[in-house]
Amino acid sequence: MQQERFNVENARIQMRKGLLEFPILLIVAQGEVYASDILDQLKKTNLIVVEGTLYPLLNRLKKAGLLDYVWRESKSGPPRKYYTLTKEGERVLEELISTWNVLNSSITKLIKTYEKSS
Amino acid sequence: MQQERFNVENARIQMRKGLLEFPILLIVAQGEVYASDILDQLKKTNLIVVEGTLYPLLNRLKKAGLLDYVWRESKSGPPRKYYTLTKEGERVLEELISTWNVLNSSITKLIKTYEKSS
DNA sequence: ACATAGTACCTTGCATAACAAGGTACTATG
DNA sequence: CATAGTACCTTGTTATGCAAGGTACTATGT
Repeated sequence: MQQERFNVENARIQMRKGLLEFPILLIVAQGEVYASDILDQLKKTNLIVVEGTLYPLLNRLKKAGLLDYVWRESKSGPPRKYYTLTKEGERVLEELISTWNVLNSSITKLIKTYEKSS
Repeated sequence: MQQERFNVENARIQMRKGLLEFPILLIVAQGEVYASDILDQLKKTNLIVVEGTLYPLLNRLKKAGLLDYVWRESKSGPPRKYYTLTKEGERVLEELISTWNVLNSSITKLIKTYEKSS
């Protein structure tokens, strides 16, 4: 199981495509969370995601070295994987934030132009 | 060539996935444009798109009844398809704008939380 | 002791869509 | 009439979100 270096340009493509990794990284950045925590928070963000999407994605991010996890026992069920952001994950997240800021301000500008014209 | 009703919920999924139809609709909303105009504007928006992506997408949006076009001759080359937004396109665009606003404010909130904590 | 319900993680197969690469056709220019 | 520039389109590949289904652990009721 080798670890390829995370490709930021590819992540920009992913942001266009998926826009999912970004908020997930932001959520994990808040502290130790496991899958259900992430699902709950994404739901609030209007980004409804299902398990079949989230688990493979978390595994990808782990494999890419952006996330790490520890097993912790639960009082009410099987053990959970608690995820945290790695140094590399923080570095990538910073870049994604600045990509988002550019994208956001461009789109906001387009929206304002549209609203003025109508 | 039948025209299915455009599915807004599906468009929300697309926004997560692609985030491309949305700015394209915004650009077309500004007035008659053809493919190269759209490519130029998207480039400024940091959403670089290639022809192989754009043409099929414009055809999809046309088929879905969000866009319409007229052929116009050019002074320097073959004729061009100039696209405009249909009534239905405007209706959908309004919905996408409000979806965007919710998404944007949620993500902005996540970013602020992240920046406070570091 | 055992069945049931609830929770947590994961996998398989399908559909969609962005992309790379290549193709057709029109116009202007030397 | 060949070349360059422009414009639209198609094919094949790849990535990924999703639906559906699966395994396994814990607690609860009988």
